[in-house]
Amino acid sequence: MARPREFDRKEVLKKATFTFWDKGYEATSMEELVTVTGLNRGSMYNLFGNKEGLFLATIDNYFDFIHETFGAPLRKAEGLKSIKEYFALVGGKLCKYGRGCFFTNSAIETKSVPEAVNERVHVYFRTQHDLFAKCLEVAKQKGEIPTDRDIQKLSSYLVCLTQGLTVMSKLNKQTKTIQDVIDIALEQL
Amino acid sequence: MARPREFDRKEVLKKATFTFWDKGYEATSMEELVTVTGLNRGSMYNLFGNKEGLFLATIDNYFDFIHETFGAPLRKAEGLKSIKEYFALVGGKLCKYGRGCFFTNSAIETKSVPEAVNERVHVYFRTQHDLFAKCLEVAKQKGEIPTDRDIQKLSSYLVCLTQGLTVMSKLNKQTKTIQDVIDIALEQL
DNA sequence: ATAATATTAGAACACTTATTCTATAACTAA
DNA sequence: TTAGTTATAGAATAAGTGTTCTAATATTAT
Repeated sequence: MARPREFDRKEVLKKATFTFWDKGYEATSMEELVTVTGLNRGSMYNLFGNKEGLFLATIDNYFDFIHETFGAPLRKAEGLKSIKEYFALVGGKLCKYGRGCFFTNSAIETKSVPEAVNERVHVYFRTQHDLFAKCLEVAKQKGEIPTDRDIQKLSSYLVCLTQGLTVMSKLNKQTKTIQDVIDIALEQL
Repeated sequence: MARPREFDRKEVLKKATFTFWDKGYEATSMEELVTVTGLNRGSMYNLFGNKEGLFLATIDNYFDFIHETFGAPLRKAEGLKSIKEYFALVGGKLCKYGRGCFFTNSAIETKSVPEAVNERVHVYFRTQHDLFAKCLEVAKQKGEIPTDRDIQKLSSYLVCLTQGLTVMSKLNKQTKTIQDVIDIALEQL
């Protein structure tokens, strides 16, 4: 029938994700994406429709990555242990990549980014909030935190902490600072 | 001698600042800046040289604004009271404007922004860190916090908190959430 | 081999970008 | 008034943008 593809969609998406993650939506040109992926312009538009479609695909791709990598400890929901595990993971990876969080970056770029992206960003942070809440609920049952603590507020606090860390990781490449902040912030629980 | 200007430089800068603050460097066009300031294109380039120069001017303008508005309580350095006052101010204004922090936004856009901006962003956050440290030092002397607490780490924690709050304010317009997070975060001191 | 389909390389298009230029109008010190 | 200066309006430029199109090439089921 037809000539088979010479490229791997996942590989292309991965390269595009890193580029958008690094430079943002507006500052990344299709020209650069064509160069960095090594993919033909035509195939690009065939696969993803347009720049918006490609960006959405990379956001989804990043979501899957986050879900697997960082979501895992939180979904286990074993109380404070899970939360500490989560931040240990985040702290390590944030400094390693030095790109911050793709969702946080897109939240800041909210005015330029396609509307569908804003929706996904909201969903992501609500999901994160709920995962924290579930862990804290378990922690309460286990007696790891006092019963009178407000779980909704604490979850918002942890979301805020995560976002602050991602910004810091773009500013200050020192792993130690990030670790220090995490240590102090988690004393609060 | 010469024909006098029909515009007020400060007024022009203010309008440009809000535009860049809102949409970022890359996503704001000179066309839009000409429209929004009502200033002539030629006068624009006469005053600021080019887009980079104009952006730098708005960053400096914003720094002055921050220095006056938010720096005031911290420079008083009256211990925990100053820090609480600072976050009360920040919490209030962040939600009111809904644009986050111009420095944080530019930190995220670091790859597109002129290099001089990145330097200013670093200076700003280092300054903020030092102001926190000074307040905490006083707090220690006053016996408001234990003498064995690490002031450098606590300052980084407060910087992280500020950055987290600015991101949250772009995502979640509810003033209450911001206040809740501040309350919990400051219990830590 | 052939027909049918996909991928490719890159030219072409319409629009936007930052920036510069030109001509005109407005102002003021002398 | 006049000379000198500056602001203004907007045309002009050159490069970059996202996107589409065209032709040629590669592949495979029949």
